[in-house]
Amino acid sequence: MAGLHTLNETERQVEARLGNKSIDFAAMAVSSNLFRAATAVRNHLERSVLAKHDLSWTAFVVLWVVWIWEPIETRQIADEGGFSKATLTGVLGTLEGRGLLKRNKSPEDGRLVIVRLTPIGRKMMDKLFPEFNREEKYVVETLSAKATGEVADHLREMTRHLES
Amino acid sequence: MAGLHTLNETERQVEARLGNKSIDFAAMAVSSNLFRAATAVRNHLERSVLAKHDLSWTAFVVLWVVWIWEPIETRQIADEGGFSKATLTGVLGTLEGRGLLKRNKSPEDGRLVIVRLTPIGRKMMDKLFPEFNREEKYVVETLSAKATGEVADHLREMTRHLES
DNA sequence: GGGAGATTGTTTGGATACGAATCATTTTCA
DNA sequence: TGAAAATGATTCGTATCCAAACAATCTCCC
Repeated sequence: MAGLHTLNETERQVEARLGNKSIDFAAMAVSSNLFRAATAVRNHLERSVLAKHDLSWTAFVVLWVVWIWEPIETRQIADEGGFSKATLTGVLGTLEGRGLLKRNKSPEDGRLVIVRLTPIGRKMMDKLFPEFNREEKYVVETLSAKATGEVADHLREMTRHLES
Repeated sequence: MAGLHTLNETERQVEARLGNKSIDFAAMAVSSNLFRAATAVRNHLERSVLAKHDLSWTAFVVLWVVWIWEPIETRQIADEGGFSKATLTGVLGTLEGRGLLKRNKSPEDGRLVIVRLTPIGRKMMDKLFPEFNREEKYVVETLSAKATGEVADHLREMTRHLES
């Protein structure tokens, strides 16, 4: 990489451009590092774990959410995973085609679709998730336990703030 | 949203699925919140600031990097911004077509392309970045100053760890 | 010198995600 | 009861992004 300047270097450059018109550098640092970190983590997990199971990031998130909360309505999956319903429809089609999960109409409300894993899907997640978690652990291994907890809390708080 | 369960709820469900085979819940919490937060922040900034200037997220990042570090080689832009060379070529074409920046071959090395903002592009960023920063500030407004700094540091450390 | 290998930017082809419009179902309320 | 509003999933068109192949240029070692 090498592309990561420290906050101070970048800050000095921005000041040179703007003459320091009351810029919030701490806020700037969060957003500019957030996206870099997210794609770095995603790429790492895709390459180290997901690729060999032929799963995209979104496909994995869908499986994970269903695995944890099944039976679950599709709108809840989109909500929990943070992507659009349109995206979800496509991914659910793929995963259902591979026999990993199954859609059923809700008996109470014909508009709703209920999703469950198949036994094959469940077996896959039982094996896949521990592998995935091993790499999640690697991702944060250079952070202290305290820092790890704080990061998770603060990120959740930011999401809550923006989406409420 | 409503889709954000607390760590404890999710943790309980995962234990129910796996019988707690030494899962690192703290690491899990980081990665599952990281991507949610990143897309939430990106969506917020796109809608509140970038949309009215007809800029995609990536287009803005490119402009921002060039604005700060110009003159800059394209490989450095991709590196700094965290996206592929292929993506960059397309975005540079669009932005050059809009007259916001300019590409020139390097006199020393004919393979390299040097990028600079045009006066129009520079004027745009002088106006755009303070607007953008105002919303970055909004994004972290529910975090303490200490927390904001820590989040930025930890995220940068994670990226460094994964990309080095 | 000269050619093999490395490096850089671009092109190509394909995958993925989203917003808007559409279709089906349920709920509301006059 | 029944027409209109509301809700949920899907379809369709479009934008974005990437990996791999490619062309141009440079490096370096014989």
